[in-house]
Amino acid sequence: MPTDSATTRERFLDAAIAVMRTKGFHATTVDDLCAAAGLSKGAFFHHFASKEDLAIAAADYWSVTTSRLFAGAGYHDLDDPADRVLGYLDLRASIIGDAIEAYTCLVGTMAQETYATHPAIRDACAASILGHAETLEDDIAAALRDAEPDATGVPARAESLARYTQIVLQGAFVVSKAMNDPDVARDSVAHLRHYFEMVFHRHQGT
Amino acid sequence: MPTDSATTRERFLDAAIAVMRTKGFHATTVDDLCAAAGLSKGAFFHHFASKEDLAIAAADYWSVTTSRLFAGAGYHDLDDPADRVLGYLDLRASIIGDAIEAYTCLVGTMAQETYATHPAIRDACAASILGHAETLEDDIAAALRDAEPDATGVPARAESLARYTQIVLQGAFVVSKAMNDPDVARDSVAHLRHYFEMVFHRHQGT
DNA sequence: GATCATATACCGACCAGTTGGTATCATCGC
DNA sequence: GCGATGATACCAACTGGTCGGTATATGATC
Repeated sequence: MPTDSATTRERFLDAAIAVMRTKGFHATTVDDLCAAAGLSKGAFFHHFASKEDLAIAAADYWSVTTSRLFAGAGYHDLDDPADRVLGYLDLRASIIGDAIEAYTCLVGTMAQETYATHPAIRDACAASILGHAETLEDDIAAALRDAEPDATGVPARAESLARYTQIVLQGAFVVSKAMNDPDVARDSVAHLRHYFEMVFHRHQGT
Repeated sequence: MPTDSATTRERFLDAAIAVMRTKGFHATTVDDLCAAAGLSKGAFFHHFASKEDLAIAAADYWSVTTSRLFAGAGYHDLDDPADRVLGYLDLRASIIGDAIEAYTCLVGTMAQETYATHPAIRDACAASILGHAETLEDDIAAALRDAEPDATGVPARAESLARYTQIVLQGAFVVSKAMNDPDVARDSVAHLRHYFEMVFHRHQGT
């Protein structure tokens, strides 16, 4: 959300999120970004050493803006850690609207197309995804301990489950882009929620 | 796997799978494909009207080669449909080796970067993914009926679960590319297998 | 007036696609 | 059988436009 008070640098970063989230890194030109930001190429290269440099900055900026969104969400106030995890998933599902470019993930898109050609971008994307996954780990671990008081290896499983949430979301984005259909993404979050319910012993079977 | 008996067209398609699977559609140049195929640009444009046309053909070719791989797999011979579904997942897990570009998915990669810019490629990718998902539906539906003889809406759930398998795999590819680590992909298939075990009532809880 | 921020004009490299041509091979009249 | 004909397969060189990045000019701020 660009605002009038945004710095020039932020205007470029907002533009990068808007355009690259839709078209990807390679299909987005620097001129595209300048047009979206309403600024010139000179300004662009004044603030960023290269297009790759911008992509790395955009991945970091993405982490900042998304973590602000989730940090302020209401599910953190719930008492039961399992409810907090399920609340996170419900929020993720509710974010999925009709416009694909409004709910998909910048860094997942960029990681996929740059992993072999631009390792520095890939690393920034990985840091963003893993950083977000980490914010779920404590609640997942606590919920696992509640469900299975004498379970072993809870921290490792919490980490694995936290990453799995991100994997399902990333996959949902890929397939809903391919099918041009948000329903398949919502559906996959429902499956993931069902999985967590069972892992947390909220359900038996069905 | 290019062979000496491959046609020129197939040599380009094999090259596309090898190069585009790694670098993606936009970062792959026609010259890259010609070099990989050991053929000239004239030959390329003799067989394909455009780079986009090649990508569509490559998506179809991908469907053909992968369906051959899975159609010949041993799990189809198992008696229990749930075992066949789990056998499919075990095969998927076993395919995941150390070389990322050897187990990730061409059409998932291409769908993500072309969905907004090249709808025709996106559609070919969607058809490939959905076609593969469909091959799982009958076994999933049969396993659901075995697990819950009076369940309703089994065909819809089977379709949804079949798509979910592909979503998890696509997400696993994205995140394992970002982290440059195949383990996270194997781990996610294990979660998916666990989910199916529970849905099929093979496990209760843990 | 010096520094920082932004704009405009420009450059060299690259890239999708074209062109004009050659090699190969099947078909067919003789 | 055999050369002429035409179609297909392929190649090397080229083109027109695009893109990342640079050079330089202009305005703002202190």
